[in-house]
Amino acid sequence: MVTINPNSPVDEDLVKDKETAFAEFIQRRGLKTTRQRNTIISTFFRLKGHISVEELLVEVKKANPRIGYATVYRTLHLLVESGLVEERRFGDGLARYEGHSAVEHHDHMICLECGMISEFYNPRLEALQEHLAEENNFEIYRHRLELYGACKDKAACDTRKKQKEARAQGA
Amino acid sequence: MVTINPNSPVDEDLVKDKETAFAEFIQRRGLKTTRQRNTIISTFFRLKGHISVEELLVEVKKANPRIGYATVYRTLHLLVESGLVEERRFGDGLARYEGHSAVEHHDHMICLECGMISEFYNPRLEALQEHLAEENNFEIYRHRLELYGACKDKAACDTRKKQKEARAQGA
DNA sequence: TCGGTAATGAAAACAGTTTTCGTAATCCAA
DNA sequence: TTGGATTACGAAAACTGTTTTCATTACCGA
Ligand SMILES: [Mn+2]
Ligand SMILES: [Mn+2]
Ligand SMILES: [Zn+2]
Ligand SMILES: [Zn+2]
Repeated sequence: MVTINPNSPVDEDLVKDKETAFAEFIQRRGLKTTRQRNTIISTFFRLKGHISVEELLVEVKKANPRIGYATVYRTLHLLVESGLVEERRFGDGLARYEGHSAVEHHDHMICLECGMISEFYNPRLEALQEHLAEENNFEIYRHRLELYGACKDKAACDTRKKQKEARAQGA
Repeated sequence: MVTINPNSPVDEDLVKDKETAFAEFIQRRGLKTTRQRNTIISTFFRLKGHISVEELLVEVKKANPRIGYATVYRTLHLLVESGLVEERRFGDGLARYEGHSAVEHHDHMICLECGMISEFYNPRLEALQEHLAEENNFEIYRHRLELYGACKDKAACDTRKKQKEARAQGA
């Protein structure tokens, strides 16, 4: 059970690894290295959590205001194709992206009050899914499990909720 | 484990129950009974599976070609609010709706080859989710679990795939 | 450095859905 | 039963998130 802490320091070594891996992917595909792509991925891998295109663009523009959202979309697609990033959709109508998480494959719990997203992984759950697929003569490629609900710790939840509202106001 | 059979006969009594329940919902909310809404819900509850707005509109127009998609959207929202229908999104970008299913709450297996959607329900899986939420001090309101993959029965899968392509061609 | 290829950014297009707005239908009170 | 406030309808416009287009610029191997 892991909740992302947006205030934890960036692991610079991990960021470098990701940047290198992406550069190799670009090479392998015969694509070109560009200033914009470097800015975008470097920005992306320094962010934590489940980042929307909008959120990423705002940060990217701080480094280079001339970068447009078409390039951000295109670069995110490349990141997904490279396997370094996964796309998520939690039902609010917009795509979110996550790179290095605390755990590799994982599922999500989403608080509908404060927006908190916790990640979890449980081998018994995974095994049970496999078992059910087997029973149904079905082969699983991937799955998504999302638990929607609310934090039981109302105080902490409310604090996060207010922080979020303040941030939305400021934007 | 239940796969919807689109050729099974319509349960007329069940359809009537749903129609009555919707009429009561409309009353309760102080809304008006209309020819269009009646046509739409009666058409919807006679269809099987996970129906897109487009699919429903096509059928509705057979009964009354003057009904537009705005009314179909609006009526589907009412059906969802009434609790008689659930909205699903399986990642192909469009909303699908399901009314009376073989099982009440259930999760889905989706074949990426032929589009087949199987429904399943497993109490151990549900209990395990509850247990994990408990551990994380989280209260679940609802969840979604979708297994994406492929049928192991390649012959049956291929037949469905071809039927689907033929239908798409004809439309 | 040249030249072919790939990438960029602004704007237009797109898909699914929601809203608007003028007209028509519903239904309750009189 | 009808008048009239209220709700619903349908066509079209608007909206949202995303993708594509197209003219221009940047990359990079020869
Ligand atoms: Mn995650
Ligand atoms: Mn279903
Ligand atoms: Zn919360
Ligand atoms: Zn299949």
